Amino acid sequence: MIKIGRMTDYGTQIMTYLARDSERLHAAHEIAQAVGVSLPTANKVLKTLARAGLLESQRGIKGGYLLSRMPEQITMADIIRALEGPVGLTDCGTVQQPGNCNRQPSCSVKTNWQRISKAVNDALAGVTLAELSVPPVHPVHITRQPGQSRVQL
Amino acid sequence: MIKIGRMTDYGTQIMTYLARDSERLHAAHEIAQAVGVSLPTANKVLKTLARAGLLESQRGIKGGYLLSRMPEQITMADIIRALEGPVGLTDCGTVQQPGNCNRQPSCSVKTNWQRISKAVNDALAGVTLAELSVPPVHPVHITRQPGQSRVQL
DNA sequence: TGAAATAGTACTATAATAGTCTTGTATTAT
DNA sequence: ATAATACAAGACTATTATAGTACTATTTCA
Repeated sequence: MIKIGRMTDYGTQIMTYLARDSERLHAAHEIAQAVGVSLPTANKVLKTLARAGLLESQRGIKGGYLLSRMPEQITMADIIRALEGPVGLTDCGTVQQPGNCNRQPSCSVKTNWQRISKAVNDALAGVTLAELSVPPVHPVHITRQPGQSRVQL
Repeated sequence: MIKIGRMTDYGTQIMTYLARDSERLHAAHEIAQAVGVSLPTANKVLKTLARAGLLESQRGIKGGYLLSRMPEQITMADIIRALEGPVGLTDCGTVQQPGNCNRQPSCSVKTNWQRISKAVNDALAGVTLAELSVPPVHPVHITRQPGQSRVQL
């Protein structure tokens, strides 16, 4: 299985929770309880998301966190990149930092991994937080070209 | 970064190497040398690929490995699934085994992860070994909008 | 000024992974 | 037949990455 860290899972749940009430400021302890993780863990994830610019934070006694953008403008690729680093499958071939392969410079596989990483990245960028935050009563349609059953690379 | 194991990287290189000369039988030590990994490691990967049905094996003094299908009929999703298990991003929400979440049964995130995993799976299933095995003499063109230095998310 | 909440960093226990080794089985050449 | 070669399968260990926690500093409001 292609793994993402558990922190990214938490982060997605947190972002989804905040998107459902995106105007108000939410304290960390409230978020932690809602999502079902310990407060220290929630703090860690929230800090990372805020540093990445996905959340705005307000300090002090009435502080808390808030989405920095509208849910329609935040994608799964943003969340994963914030918590996992650049979206890619291998060290060589991330979308944002192509290269750095310790093998022979003309490694034929490198280009391939970059293409594959881009395909995955595009797939993740096609899912917005707004789509995730609607309760899954009637399933959401993933945006895709008509008649395109498989993702074009 | 979304991580795949190093074994999957090796496996992809091995499959690509075999696809370039898909008629002949290739011994493990030959493959190991060509890809640049140790023989024990190559053996491990080859065994796994063979057990998954992606390779045919011939034992004995003139034995070796061979693609079980044509390169056009083997996709990255096959290779990753053989070496990493079912393609998915989290424990809950793999494409082939939806469910098994230890959280509340109506976890709203579960459905979302399943959708995201499917998008990634489709992307990987769209890349065939035949495409990967063409030598990158003239670099493959990565589709990107003009003037878009970074991938739009 | 004190209480409460976020910010940043560092540390440790746990878990997953990689890589190797050992033993066993099949095939072929001599 | 027999020995050499190559694949088969599983176990074991060192390494690495991750998760989770703790501690200190800074900001804000009553």
